[in-house]
Amino acid sequence: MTDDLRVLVERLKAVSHPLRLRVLALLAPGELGVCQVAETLQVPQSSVSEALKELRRAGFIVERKEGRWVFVSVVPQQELTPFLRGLLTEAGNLPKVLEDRARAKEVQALSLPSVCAKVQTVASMAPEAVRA
Amino acid sequence: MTDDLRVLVERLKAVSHPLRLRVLALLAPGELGVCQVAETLQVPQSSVSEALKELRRAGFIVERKEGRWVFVSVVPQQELTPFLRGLLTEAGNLPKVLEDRARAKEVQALSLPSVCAKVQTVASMAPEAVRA
DNA sequence: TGTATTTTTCGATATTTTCCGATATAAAAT
DNA sequence: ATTTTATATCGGAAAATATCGAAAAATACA
Repeated sequence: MTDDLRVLVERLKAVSHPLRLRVLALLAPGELGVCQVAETLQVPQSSVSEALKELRRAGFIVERKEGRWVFVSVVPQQELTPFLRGLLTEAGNLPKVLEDRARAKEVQALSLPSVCAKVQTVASMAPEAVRA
Repeated sequence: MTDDLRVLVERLKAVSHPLRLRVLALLAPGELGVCQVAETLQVPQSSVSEALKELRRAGFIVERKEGRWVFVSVVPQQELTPFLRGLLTEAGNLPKVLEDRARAKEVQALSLPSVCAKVQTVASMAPEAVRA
């Protein structure tokens, strides 16, 4: 019968997490590559990967592969559920999210290969910038 | 700086929980007494009380005292944030939530004192109906 | 093929959360 | 005042989740 409730709870859990919410909100304006996300948020790349896995499981984002890169983005407009639409509206006003988006713009100005290369190493030098 | 993000995450966590989400959705159509909620959902009264505490902390519900009873309800319309509004819309379609609401109607047909008295004892006899 | 590069999965530990009986508090009724 | 009744809080064991380095897997290109 009904574990629709459980499904909804799982989707809520997916965003009840500082990094995952940041990532989701970061993607709302448009797709980004995985390593661009890691560089923008200054978190270990593996953490971004796990966050993306959850967001994908919850049906909030989709991915597109291009060469050796993976680009992720929020699901298309018409697939936004009421709750997700509201959440993105609300998150889009948070100062931290706006900061993140500004930083993403700077990162996007760089060449993708250079950003990805940087991410490999930088993680080990940014030990506490991790938490939200 | 900004831990608006953390605040939003806390609010999401508050509803990322089967019982708390059920309680919130149950209250959407209108206020109920605490023991009516416990009886409707067939969970220990202490669990309902803790669920309500979290929902209050998150700013989703308000309480009203009348005599020895406490009635709880969702915050007024105009205070609904986009995310909460969307969530209630979405939850309001779930079969389990509709079931719960139907059961609440039956419970409301009984006298409040009798329901409250029942709740005191019934909890210990419903060991596994608790989850979701 | 082999090698370099990007992303995902795994493992181990630390932290947080859940759950509910027992008990405390508060407010009415006697 | 004492008792009853409704709700809140506490305790603490069990379960779930977070974290991130290390290793694996996947992909392009030489």
